[in-house]
Amino acid sequence: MEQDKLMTLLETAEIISREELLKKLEKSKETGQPLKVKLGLDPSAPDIHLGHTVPLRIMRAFQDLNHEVYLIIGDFTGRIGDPSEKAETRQQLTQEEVLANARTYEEQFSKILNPDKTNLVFNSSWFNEWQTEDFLQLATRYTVARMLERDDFARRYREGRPITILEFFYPLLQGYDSVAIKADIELGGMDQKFNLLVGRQLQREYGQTPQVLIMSPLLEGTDGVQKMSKSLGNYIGINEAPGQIYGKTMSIDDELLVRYFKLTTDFKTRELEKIIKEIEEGKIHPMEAKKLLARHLVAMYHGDEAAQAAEKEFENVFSRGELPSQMPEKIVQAEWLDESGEIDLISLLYKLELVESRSWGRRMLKQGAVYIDGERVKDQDTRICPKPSMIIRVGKRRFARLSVTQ
RNA sequence: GGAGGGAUGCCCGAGUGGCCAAAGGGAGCAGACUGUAAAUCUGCCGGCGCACGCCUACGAAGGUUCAAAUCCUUCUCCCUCCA
Repeated sequence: MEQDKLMTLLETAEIISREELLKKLEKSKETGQPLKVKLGLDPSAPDIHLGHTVPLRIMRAFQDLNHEVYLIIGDFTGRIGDPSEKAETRQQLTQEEVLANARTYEEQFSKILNPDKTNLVFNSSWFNEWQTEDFLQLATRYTVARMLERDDFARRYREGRPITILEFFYPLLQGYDSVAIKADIELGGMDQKFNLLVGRQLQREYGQTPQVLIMSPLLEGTDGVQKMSKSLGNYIGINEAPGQIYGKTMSIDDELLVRYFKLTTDFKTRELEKIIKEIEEGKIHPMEAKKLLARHLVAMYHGDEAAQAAEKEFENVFSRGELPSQMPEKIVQAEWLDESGEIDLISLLYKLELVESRSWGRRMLKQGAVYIDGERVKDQDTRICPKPSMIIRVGKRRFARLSVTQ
């Protein structure tokens, strides 16, 4: 049963190699020895989003099959920074920050993994013990030529962009993590392929049986093009408010629907196939399918009730154009007003932080995005007399209910 | 050590004296439409008591010029080739 679920999850993944995986699973069943499954985490970005959940859910499946699961916080490697075109030096996190981030991780992954059966490990716990010679030793295990096989390095080398030698250490250290815990399986995104392969190679060097790699596809973010990532701002975080998760999900491209269903949801295999078929054959309205997806996702991370509520709210606000049931209360300071108790609308929008600058406010006004108590206001010179409970709306998503101080 | 190339707005990327707040694309935002915060179309997209005005902005600091992202000097960082 659980094995089936795992297999379903693995359908979209690239595995190196399937045969080895089956062999390991079989052997584990025979000997009763659980497999060690590793997933590396970046200590600087502790917000888990739907993209992260893809490998995490595979991990959960392994957990349910009673294998041993290791989350490795790369606090030591984090000091180097994963090679990227940005080549920005990553700022070093303090011990406290690392711990705080780890705690956040723990809290978040508990929504997916079984926390009692999850080993959370810091890779500084071994690397901090290392002497200089140990690092040099490690460096003898890999060649520059092989390093340059990495797409990113190869491209940068070809294009004449900088690659520091330090960057070569990143895959080495991350790979060594697998040696340190004697991983049987390592999970990761497709973009981690090179690093994971280094792990395999290093294990061989250190006389271990190389780990099996399970690389999950990268989930496109809400922009539908680039992979979901926090820095691109196209992510749906599992810790976000239900309304946010619901709304952001509704904003993904219809094209992405099937992919999201496959990669992020917990529908049973048969159910999932049915939904996908209906979408592909046009039997279910894309909007309805997306609502189902949105509801399901909210329910996964916030429970059914929140999902119902989020859907209702969404329908009210966006389908029917009604006001949200809850609006942030914004306080109008008495000193903003002139003798007759008025203020020009642009200043008010700015002071209430409904717009980021006065120019922005002017633009919104010009574009007809501003409503006061449901009345569209377009005149830039409008002065208003703020009254308690007055409702100001900017665009589709920004609302404020006013209150006035003395 | 020598020779050459480069640094542009949130990102990518054009621009080599005025027409440049800076092409184009992406992202973002708004409006219309709708089936949704989808798609599509249109518009906006540095700031400012802002309709033609001013300020800030093209790695940094100076300079030439009526006028500089564009020319000169110095500096910082990056890259390539040779050694």
